[in-house]
Amino acid sequence: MQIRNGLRPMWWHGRFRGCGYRITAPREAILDVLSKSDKHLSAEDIYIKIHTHYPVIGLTTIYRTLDLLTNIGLIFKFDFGDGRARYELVKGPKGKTHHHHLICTNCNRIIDYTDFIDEEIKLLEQTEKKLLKKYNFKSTNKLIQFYGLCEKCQKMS
Amino acid sequence: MQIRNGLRPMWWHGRFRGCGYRITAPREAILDVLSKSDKHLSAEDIYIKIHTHYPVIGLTTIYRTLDLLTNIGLIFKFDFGDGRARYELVKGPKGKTHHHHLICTNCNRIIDYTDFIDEEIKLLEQTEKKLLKKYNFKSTNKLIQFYGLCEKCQKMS
DNA sequence: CTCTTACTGATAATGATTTTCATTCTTAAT
DNA sequence: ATTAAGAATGAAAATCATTATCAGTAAGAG
Repeated sequence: MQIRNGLRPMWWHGRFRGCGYRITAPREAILDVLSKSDKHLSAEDIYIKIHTHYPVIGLTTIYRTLDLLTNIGLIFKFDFGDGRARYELVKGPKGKTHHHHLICTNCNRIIDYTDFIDEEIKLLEQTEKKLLKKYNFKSTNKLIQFYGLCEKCQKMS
Repeated sequence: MQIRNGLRPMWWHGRFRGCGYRITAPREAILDVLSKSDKHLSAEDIYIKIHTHYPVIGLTTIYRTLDLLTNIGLIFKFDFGDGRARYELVKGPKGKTHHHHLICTNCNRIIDYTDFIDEEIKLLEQTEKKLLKKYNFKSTNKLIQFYGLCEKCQKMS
């Protein structure tokens, strides 16, 4: 696997340079994995995926990079209650953005859903404005999650 | 401090017995702290509060009990991103229930808000129904959080 | 091409949460 | 009230995700 590819600047390169961050092989690899994989990857998930082709990379770097990407706002960090953080690209170049999560509290399965989301977003944006007015809280990001039992786990109990 | 008070059955005793759980001094103490304190207590917070009057209790028991209470549905478990779980009574006997959280990603301050919440709840309940239909996902609990910068931290940056 | 210093990886450290296990206590049955 | 069964407890050890350290490496400005 060819990790670096200086000839093909990626969509996020500009963003990186703008912040004074360097573009490195590990960072490319991590963003590559995130953009190709489905989602909800933990640090270790990413480590394993990369390690196969690129054994040099250390877990430390994964964590550092994920932290960096979260701060820049390129990825979201989620907690689904299984004791490890999970990460997800905010969006591809033009990609679809918002989805919310259904979390099965029994088997820990995560279901993404984007249905019915438009009204939700509309409402949330209204709320955001009101929050800014009342609390002077400048929201940059919002989270909605439903906890409960997925189909399988309902049958079992 | 008198921990046990067999003469005064608490509102949750029935719930406990119904599930086959025993009513013990540590459990009373923990629920007492949770119901009296403001909110967002971590396991250690609770440990310290109780330990003053009741030095026998161990952190292990706190964790075990919080886990139990979460499973029963008496308390909520939150992750605000500071590396420790925080807990909060779902409601007092008649207490007000729902509020959502504003989380400052800089100083980690948590602001509760209950304003504008009625419309949100209405919408969420609609969504819940739809989720049940489409995914057969039986939601028992929902979470809304806004991440961003609080007043103070906006000024500093 | 060179120099500055941001980035990296190995290792050790941290710190919240869990597990283990022998002992204690609650409670249903007597 | 007494007792027996096993649920609950606490101390200590174990886990395990994440973070800090530090010396070596490499990105990229000039």
